[in-house]
Amino acid sequence: MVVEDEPADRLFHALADATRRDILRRSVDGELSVSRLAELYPMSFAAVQKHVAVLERAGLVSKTRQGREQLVRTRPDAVRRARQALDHLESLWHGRVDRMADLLAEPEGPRTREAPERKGTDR
Amino acid sequence: MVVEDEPADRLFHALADATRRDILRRSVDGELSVSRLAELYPMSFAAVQKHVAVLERAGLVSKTRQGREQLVRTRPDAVRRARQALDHLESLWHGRVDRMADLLAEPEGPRTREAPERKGTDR
DNA sequence: CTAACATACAACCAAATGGTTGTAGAAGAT
DNA sequence: ATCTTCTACAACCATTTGGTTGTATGTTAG
Repeated sequence: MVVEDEPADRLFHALADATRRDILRRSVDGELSVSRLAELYPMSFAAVQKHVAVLERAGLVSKTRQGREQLVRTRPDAVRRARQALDHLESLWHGRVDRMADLLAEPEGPRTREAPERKGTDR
Repeated sequence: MVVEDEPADRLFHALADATRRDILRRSVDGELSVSRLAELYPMSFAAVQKHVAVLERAGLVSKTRQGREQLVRTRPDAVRRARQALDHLESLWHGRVDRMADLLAEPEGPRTREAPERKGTDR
């Protein structure tokens, strides 16, 4: 990947795994520790730990120490952020997006070198 | 990954790349061919072709032949599907989800072996 | 103190990803 | 017919990902 540190990349990547989405759902109440979560899936503790780490780097969950356990809690705002990225995409059809707001919304577009030498028949 | 053929996996994975999200935005009107898109990014035609293929397998775009060109068009419904997956997640905080509707919404949860021998001190 | 539990993290591995180049086939333009 | 354009796809390569095991460290229970 060219850029890949973009927050949106991490966000959607974190969501692109069934186990991680399941962790998100189960951690809404913030009651479960990493070990408790790990008991729920057919993989090692370390694997689940990594999944939680991916979710954490994406800002989708936070961990809080509670004694020797680390409680995982899904962060509502992050999910909302992801949804808004999609909202923005969807809004393009409804045509209500002026180009200015569009550019401000997500300053992405990896080095979009704005259509160089179009020497050809131009359409 | 344990399962990975799940549509949601492909959906979010397809969205987890800045180039692909940009393609989605630019293809809302379905005017651009793969070659025209390829001119916009600092990578080979084949690379862009692969990105479009990923988007297509995720159901996010469709291609229609127009002469020798293949026009790419973003599919509104797919984006809406992704958004709804997030909506569902978000709704968990608002507490308005009974467990039944929850299970119907996404029959995922990869082999969730429902908390096996909890022999320990049980909290 | 010692034992058991929860976490953190390194090292390793197979498979997937994102990129490349090269070859080949279809469709238009000349 | 020939040339050019657009697309499709295979082969290859470096890096990342998702999993493993092993080791170390901190925290609670006896």
